[in-house]
Amino acid sequence: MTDKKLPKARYHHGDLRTSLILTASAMLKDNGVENLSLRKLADQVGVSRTAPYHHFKDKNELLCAIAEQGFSHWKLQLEEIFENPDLNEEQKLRAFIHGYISYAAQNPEMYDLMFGRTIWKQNSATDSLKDIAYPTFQFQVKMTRDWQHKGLLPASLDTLRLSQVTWGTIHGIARLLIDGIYADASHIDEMCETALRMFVLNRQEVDK
Amino acid sequence: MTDKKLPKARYHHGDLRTSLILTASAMLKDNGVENLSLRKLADQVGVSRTAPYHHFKDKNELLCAIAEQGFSHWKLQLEEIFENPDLNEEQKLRAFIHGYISYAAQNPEMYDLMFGRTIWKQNSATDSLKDIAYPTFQFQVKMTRDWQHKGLLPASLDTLRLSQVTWGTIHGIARLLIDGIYADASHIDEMCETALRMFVLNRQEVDK
DNA sequence: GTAAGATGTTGACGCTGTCAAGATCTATGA
DNA sequence: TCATAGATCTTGACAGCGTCAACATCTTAC
Repeated sequence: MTDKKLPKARYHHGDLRTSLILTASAMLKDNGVENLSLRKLADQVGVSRTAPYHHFKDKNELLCAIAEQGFSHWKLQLEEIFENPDLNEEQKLRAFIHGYISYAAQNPEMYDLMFGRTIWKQNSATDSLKDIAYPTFQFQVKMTRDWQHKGLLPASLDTLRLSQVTWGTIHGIARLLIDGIYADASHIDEMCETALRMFVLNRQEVDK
Repeated sequence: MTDKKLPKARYHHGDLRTSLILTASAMLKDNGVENLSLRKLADQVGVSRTAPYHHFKDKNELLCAIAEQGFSHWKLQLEEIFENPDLNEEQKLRAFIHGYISYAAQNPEMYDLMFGRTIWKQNSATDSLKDIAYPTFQFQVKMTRDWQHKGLLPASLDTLRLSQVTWGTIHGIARLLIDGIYADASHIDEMCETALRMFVLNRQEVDK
């Protein structure tokens, strides 16, 4: 009598774009980007396989839209640390390192999408994604400068280079973890603390 | 009269396995792992599309075999640095960092295959690959211990954690470069030097 | 109320990895 | 020497993929 699925009652979905992003994010988290296909996604949402093409030019645009969501969430988490009045500068740096790597460890597929080669390698990021990602990258430089001025990081080193190296460090640790090269996540705390020591111990010597 | 291709004269290829690895390595270097298909590879080598399956269980095994080649080459390059009698310890550390990141920058696709999630994430590395990769990983730990004993790296930090962090640092910088997040390779020298400073400056303070 | 545009549908194409079944060559041992 | 087992290579087939073209349906604006 009726259709097999109730939601199919309407010809138009209503808010397909949002549904696609949300469902795709969930599928990404569960099965990884290599198991995320537009056809399975459309099926899961309950539309035909080409319906998504009226909302995203191609698969890449969908992935960029998912990454955008990731950056929004990410940004909130960063700001929470830096606006916490109960933390001194060293505690903030520690919280940042720990928060960064924990986010990656808890959302490995999203982290890979946000900071991995799938999107960035061939310069395939959409303008919309760049608009939110680039400021995030630059925020890292700003933080580094702040910490240099406050004496936590060595002021003698070039800010841009230092921020590339410190970011490289936590990015590299995150990647070793989520790519399965160091599968053991139980060492995260110790690794974060070791990284912090390496960053901060320079201070007195360099700035004396 | 004759076949369109001379090499097709023989039914058996002769050394197909080696040919596949070599040709696949070249295709990988040129077009990246995402454009490397078994069918194009077989076509290039001049065999039918399923011929490779008599030498590799599946595509993953082929990729692992390519990565093995990469590790062999890699290992030679490392040993060259450490057996150079003209370098003192700090120069060796500098040469190691620079050599590591230069290798990645010059062989981005191979580096990604060797140290990326394609192979390692789902634990899909073959035993044969693990046999050559794991010692390479452990070699990094050994070097770190050496440099700690020689006073170049802080002896107060746990060797394993420190080696994870230092490797994470250069791995992270390499990834930022080859994934196109920092596309500008002209800063490699400065970034390496900044990383070195961060590693080494701790020395006097920690070991005094 | 009709026309335009947004949104959804089915059909089709070429690409992919991989399995099954059969063809051909090589090597082993009676 | 010669059959035969095993290694190697072939074509045929299948399901899954991203994407384009053509058509259907609903919504919105004049």
